[in-house]
Amino acid sequence: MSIYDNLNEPQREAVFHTDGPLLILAGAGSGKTRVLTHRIAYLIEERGVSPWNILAITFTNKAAGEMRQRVDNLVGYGAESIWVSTFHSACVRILRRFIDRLGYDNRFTIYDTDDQKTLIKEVCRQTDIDTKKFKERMLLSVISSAKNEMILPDEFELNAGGDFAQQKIARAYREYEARLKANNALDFDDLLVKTVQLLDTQPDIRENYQERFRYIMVDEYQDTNTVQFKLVSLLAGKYRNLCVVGDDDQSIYKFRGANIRNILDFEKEYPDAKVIKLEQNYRSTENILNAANSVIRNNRGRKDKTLWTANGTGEKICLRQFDTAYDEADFIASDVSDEVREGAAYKDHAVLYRTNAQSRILEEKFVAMNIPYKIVGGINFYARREIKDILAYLKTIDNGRDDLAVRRIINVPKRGIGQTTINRIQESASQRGIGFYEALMAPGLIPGVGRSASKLDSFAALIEYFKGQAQRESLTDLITEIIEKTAYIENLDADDPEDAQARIENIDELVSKAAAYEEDCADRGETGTLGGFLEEVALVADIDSLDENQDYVVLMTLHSAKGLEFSHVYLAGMEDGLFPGYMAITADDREELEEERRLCYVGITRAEEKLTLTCARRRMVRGETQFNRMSRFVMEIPAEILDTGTFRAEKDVEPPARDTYRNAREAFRTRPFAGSYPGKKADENNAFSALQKGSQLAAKPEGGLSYGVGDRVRHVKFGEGTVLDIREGGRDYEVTVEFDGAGTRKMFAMFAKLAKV
DNA sequence: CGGTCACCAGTTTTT
DNA sequence: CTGGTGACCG
Repeated sequence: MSIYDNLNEPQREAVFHTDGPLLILAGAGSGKTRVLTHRIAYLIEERGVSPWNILAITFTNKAAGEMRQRVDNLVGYGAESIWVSTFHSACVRILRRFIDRLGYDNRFTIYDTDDQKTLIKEVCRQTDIDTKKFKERMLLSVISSAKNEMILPDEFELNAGGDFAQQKIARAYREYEARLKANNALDFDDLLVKTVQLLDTQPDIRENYQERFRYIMVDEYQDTNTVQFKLVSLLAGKYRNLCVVGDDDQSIYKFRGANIRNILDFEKEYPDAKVIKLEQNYRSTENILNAANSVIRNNRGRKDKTLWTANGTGEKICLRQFDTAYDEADFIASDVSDEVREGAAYKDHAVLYRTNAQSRILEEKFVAMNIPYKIVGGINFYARREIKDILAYLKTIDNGRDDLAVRRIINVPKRGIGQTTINRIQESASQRGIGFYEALMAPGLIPGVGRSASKLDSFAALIEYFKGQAQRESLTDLITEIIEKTAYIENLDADDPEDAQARIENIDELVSKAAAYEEDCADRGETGTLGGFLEEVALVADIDSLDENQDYVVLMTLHSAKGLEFSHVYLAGMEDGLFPGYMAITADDREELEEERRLCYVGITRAEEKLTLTCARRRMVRGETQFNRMSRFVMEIPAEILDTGTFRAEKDVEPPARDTYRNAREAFRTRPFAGSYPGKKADENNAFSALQKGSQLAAKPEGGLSYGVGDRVRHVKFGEGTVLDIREGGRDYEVTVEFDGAGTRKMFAMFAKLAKV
């Protein structure tokens, strides 16, 4: 009996097809990681491939760590020399060795989103760009897209032509790049771009890596962008042993430049590619899978595949609507609590939502009910102010050329060095073409700093002292010493005693992370370096901190949930306007809605045994109340696999003014979307106006229905039918309809959207 | 130079 | 409701 025996047929085929391009279309939960790890094992043990020649690329460190773990378990020996890493860390590794060929210092620092923002702000100030007209956010996103498409400033400017706005952006882009280089820094996109440039322009380096990585595997291929595609093509260019795994239905990072064409056109790019579909799902129950399939079916232009499972039918999908997000959170927390009382573990539960902002109310409830939870995402740990401060010290010590870091800490804690002084140093530095820190070392040469000179001297002396210490003591000791010598914690306390406690805890955690890093290095027989630590820290995502061994409920966005699975998943905030988001609904680009739908598909398929969908009728967004109808994605799930429970009767009656408002809004909202369903017929607008007229004539109380018992109605999915019964259930009406083609169904009027014929 | 007050703008999603 | 920014005063 071999380790390959418990793979199914297509899985085995994928494992054994080792040479030449291979595309594995792996539906959700179809065991793709299993295939990848077994494939690696097979390459090493059966095909005699050296582990050294294998590269496996994932998107997150967590995925990389898991894959490495599983490979270790399968392959007895030599697994540690396989490169299993994320795109970004693989690139950093290459760049640390060779980026000097592109005129950078190999000790470059990596800028995170925060740093990018600071930098672009500076650029705007200097190049007289009105940040009212060109938002920093927008500039950065344009620059990022350009980089993702490998468009450098020169080409960008060329493309701009006579367009004034584009020219302005081109100028910002150019200046931004210049500043990065001057600071010896790279942003996230640069890590990819520079690596591609390096491989593109330096034949010997390209050759070197092509020889090394004879077998390449890429996970989550549907989320690769153009640079990543280019990188992979370059690396695989010689041996063409490229195996990509992905699911076009789970492509959810278009906003970040992911190009779904990479996976859809793989066969065009590699005409000799073998294509294998993995369609058996091992994760979810039949009901969950059916829900997922019937949602994703509404998308066009996807690779045809149908997931099936040998698992049982399972429970129905639970659907609950609440008055407010508060009630929704209350329900979820109590439900988790109930299940845990019945023997489930907290960690079997995950709550997924569209936007990070939704986590707050949930968190409050979880705290109130004493349920252990972990929120993934939101503000990255390393983006917190106190952490960034300490890191800025470390960066300054490590690479004096990172102006941003120096400026961040020059007056933190307060040293009486103000904005004017900082500006004067900057000016003088720019004029002389030297770095900020370099200029600051000799304050005497800077005109106008006079009184501050001594303060600058002592700051420089402090940094220089730390630089010396960095050579002598361990990383953890260095950090501790920085905190002590700068009296950082004392100042924190003085500034705002409110948050001080939490911030101190964060700093403690940073120290333990540094200790863990050093220990890690020691295990591998290396000495942890300051640079190495900074690098690791720059490339972690919040999701990486998720720990399966801890018993807590996980709260996160749908995006973060990709690749994970839980026995019970709650999808919160299933409301039109929230999910799918307002932007996607109003956009005239069909693609945007389809991306949201894929996101929904990802969410549903995270569930193994039970799926609960919740939504609220009204919700506070930015201080004002929004009234949302149930998400259109919920409507796409067949009614017979939904358990809608009994909607609770109203405890508190809403003021009538609100109701009127809601009705008006809903009427308004219905109209633009009425025509957006596939298979719309020409006379549907007439049916719609009949509904409008009907509701006026019928003039029923409580928002009224436009049809009564015995009327003929039309349903978007089930077609025409006759109303058999209408019963009042809570706030909504339960309507029984005998459909001509789809049998008799009970449904809630509110989301059945029946129109009188 | 630094602190305080008032106003304004903003929200997907993240390596 | 937040966080960030800008103006004014001590």
